[in-house]
Amino acid sequence: MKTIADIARLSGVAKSTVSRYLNGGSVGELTKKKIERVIKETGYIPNTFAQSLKAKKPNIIGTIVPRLDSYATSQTLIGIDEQLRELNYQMLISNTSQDLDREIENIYTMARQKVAGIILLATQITDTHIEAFQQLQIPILLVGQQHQAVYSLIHNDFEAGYDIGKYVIAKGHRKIAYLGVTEQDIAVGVNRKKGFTKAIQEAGDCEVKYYETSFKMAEAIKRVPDIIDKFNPSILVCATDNIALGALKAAHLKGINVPDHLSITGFGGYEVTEIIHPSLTTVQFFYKEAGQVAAQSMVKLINSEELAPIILSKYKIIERESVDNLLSGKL
Amino acid sequence: MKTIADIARLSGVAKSTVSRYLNGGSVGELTKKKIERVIKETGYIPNTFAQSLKAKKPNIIGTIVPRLDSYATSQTLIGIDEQLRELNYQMLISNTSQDLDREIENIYTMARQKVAGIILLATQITDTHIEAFQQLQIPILLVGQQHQAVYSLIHNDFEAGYDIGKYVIAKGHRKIAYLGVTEQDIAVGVNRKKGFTKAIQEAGDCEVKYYETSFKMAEAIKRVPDIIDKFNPSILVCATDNIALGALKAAHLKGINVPDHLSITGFGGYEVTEIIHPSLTTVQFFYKEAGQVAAQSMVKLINSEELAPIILSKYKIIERESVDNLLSGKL
DNA sequence: CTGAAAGCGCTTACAG
DNA sequence: CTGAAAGCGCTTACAG
Repeated sequence: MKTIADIARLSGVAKSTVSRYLNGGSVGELTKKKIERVIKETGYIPNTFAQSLKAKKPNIIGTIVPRLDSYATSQTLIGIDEQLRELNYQMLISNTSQDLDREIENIYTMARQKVAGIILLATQITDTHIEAFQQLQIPILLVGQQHQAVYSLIHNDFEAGYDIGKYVIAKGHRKIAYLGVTEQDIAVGVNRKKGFTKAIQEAGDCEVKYYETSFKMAEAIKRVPDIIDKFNPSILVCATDNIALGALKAAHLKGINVPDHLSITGFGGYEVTEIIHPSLTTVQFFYKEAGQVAAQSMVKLINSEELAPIILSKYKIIERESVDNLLSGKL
Repeated sequence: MKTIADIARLSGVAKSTVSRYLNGGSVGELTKKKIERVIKETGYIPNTFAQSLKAKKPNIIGTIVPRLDSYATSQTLIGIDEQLRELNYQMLISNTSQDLDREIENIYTMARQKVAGIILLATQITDTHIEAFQQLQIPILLVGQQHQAVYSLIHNDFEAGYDIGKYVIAKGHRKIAYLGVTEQDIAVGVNRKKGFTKAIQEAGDCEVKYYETSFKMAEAIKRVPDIIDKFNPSILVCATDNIALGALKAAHLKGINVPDHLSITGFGGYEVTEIIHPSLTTVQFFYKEAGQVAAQSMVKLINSEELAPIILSKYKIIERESVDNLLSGKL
């Protein structure tokens, strides 16, 4: 590998001159030509490590994700990437495969790589996280979860849960099964459910049962038949689209018509929910936009600009075919 | 930010001693204790740039992907990531958003960051690519596409196309619409189709029409109705699962029963293809495994070990509900 | 416009 | 076991 010294020697100038050429400083025409030629010939590529060692202004932002194979993650990542590129930052992605220890580890590794800041697509925030954040002293932005100790961008899970609750009630459903996830996940497991519960309580006179399942389709497919047999709700309100998709499959497998005999709703707004038959009524979150906002916010943080400690991302209920209107008076 | 010099000063030893402590060299018990304390107190984190500048043995491997929101990409990435971690390498992901210029640019950027090698989830290989590869002189591995100038890991598109062709024929289909993609994509656009065509030719006496669409579901949804109206095939052989999913949706929209009135097949083995109704008969590729093999191969390349220029990844036809057996004699 | 020199934060022989 | 010194490849005042 060639170094700047080689280029300098080969073109008969000083290293500083080559460096200036590289960084757009003032260099004479002839000198420029010579250096240009040598660089082309040798295929010289500057060593970023050496550059960063001096420059000291890192322009790379780390993003830590719990998994790569999720619509929410991909979309958020795309949003972050797009925006960061526009703001002249580079993104470094690190995957934890849903392993919290690895997550902590990755936070330290990224800090060691001198990222300008870390965007964490969070699932749970533990004390170890907070400790790491405090120790590191670099800008941290949580996406998807919130914590008072650090800046957060969240989807408005509570409101969204509340709205879907109201919606379901408005459609005449009174016997409702809510398929949630672990309460360790504050955003999905707690807030969505809380919002939903509030709507139900306001409505009064409902029979609701809460179930807990995982984020995996397969588990929903297994759980749902039993729920139907034992509780027989008119609707399944699922805390994620994946769960809803699993529920839909389970219903098909049991020969239950959706929405005529059973309604189903999801959360997320995954692309496939529109493609399937029946298409799924769900709460759409704007992951890509959230990613963009996350990127912008992170850059603000880096530049020590003002930023609200909690940023709320929007959502929208998408009415499709999977919910029956019990009040429509049809047969 | 603290440096190794600070730690040395604070613990009253030389920088070299701290460095040795950090890298597991021989250090006296007392010295060790002192340094340990200071590091804990200060929250010192070594600067990787400075480390890399000396060490010279990069352990980070770059992966360039055309898009983040695809099943194939995520799965491959997961496989690469897992395997790399096991082999003590780190993965750096860079997304090009299907922009070839950006792809080239990213190749150079990664080289500048001194990655040990680059895994490229390729779509098209142009002369500019080859030029970059030659210029860079670092190990490159193509995944998904092949090119004689560089090592490649590909899915066996030709064979897979051939097999699905045989399968379709075996089910009695003779009036077939093949929905392919641009021939600029050698793997998907050319090889799958070629394999399929070979099977058809061997069967003889078939009416086949070839159509070209994009990788987007939405476009398939738009194209398919017209194909049905004008050609009315008994089966739609789609070059990707996304196209098949779009076709399925289009059929639903038209009120056409799949598979009774129209059969559909895909390529890919995406998770949703199993969940939807009817579930989709498709060719499953093993993306995650391919990613693992890619990671292993890359490390071999880095260590200058032997490697076959073309590695074939496996596939499997998954029979599900979307294909009707015209020969079964049912009504 | 150009060059010599110092320094970024670390590691690694080499002495002791 | 420990330290002084050189060096990794670059950048950046500072002179000229």
